[in-house]
Amino acid sequence: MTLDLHRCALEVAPDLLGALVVVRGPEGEVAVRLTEVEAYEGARDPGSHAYRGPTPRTAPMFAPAGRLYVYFTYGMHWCANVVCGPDGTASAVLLRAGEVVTGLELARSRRPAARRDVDLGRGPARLAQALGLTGADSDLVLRRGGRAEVRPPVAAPAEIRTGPRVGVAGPGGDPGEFPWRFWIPGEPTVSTYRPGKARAPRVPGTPGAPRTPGAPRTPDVPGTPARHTGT
DNA sequence: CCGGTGATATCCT
DNA sequence: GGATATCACCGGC
Repeated sequence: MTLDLHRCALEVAPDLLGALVVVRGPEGEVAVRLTEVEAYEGARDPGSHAYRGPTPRTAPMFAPAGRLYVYFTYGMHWCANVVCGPDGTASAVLLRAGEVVTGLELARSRRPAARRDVDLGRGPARLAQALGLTGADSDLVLRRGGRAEVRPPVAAPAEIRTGPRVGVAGPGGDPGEFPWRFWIPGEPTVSTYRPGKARAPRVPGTPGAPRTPGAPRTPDVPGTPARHTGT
């Protein structure tokens, strides 16, 4: 089975479930089996970093498919994406969670805070840390036998679930329009995030007007509600 | 639940 | 140039 990254993220994302991400470095090799990903569809996707056009940071997303886009967030975390899509587009798939299958000792040493092995790659920043990926790897081209590669699943997962993306504020987080998170049900490495804190009102000094009550709960996502902030 | 932490983008002068 | 708001999050309480 081959894994064609020259397709849009929505098609690639489910095919990445069960795939192996292998990263090699001086200290050795760590490989993870992906259990949770999210699609970002570039220019037409208000949740994507590419939505407002290219910037120095997002340049790798606009480059040809088959490379990494790694960004820094919240002052301390790296998150890794696989750039995909036809040339000239800016699609990418965020690697949200996975199970460490080789290099367990190395992964543990990189993630001393993890108390159980399932926590090594449970969440995008944890996964990147376990793999040893940082901004230095943004724009890195995936190559067989190179520093980083992606191997297609040996067997496709028996079942795949979809739901709204985690932590995407505004229209891009709308569960109805962008159910672009994909995961393998029953996997202990699939991250279950606490709902985020409601955002403070925009205008300082105004008392926080209560949000519309009875907003529809996310339909399709047992046990893992997406954080639903913004607007 | 909360706070840490700093890059990035977007607004301003 | 500077000020401000936002953030594909994590860990510890």
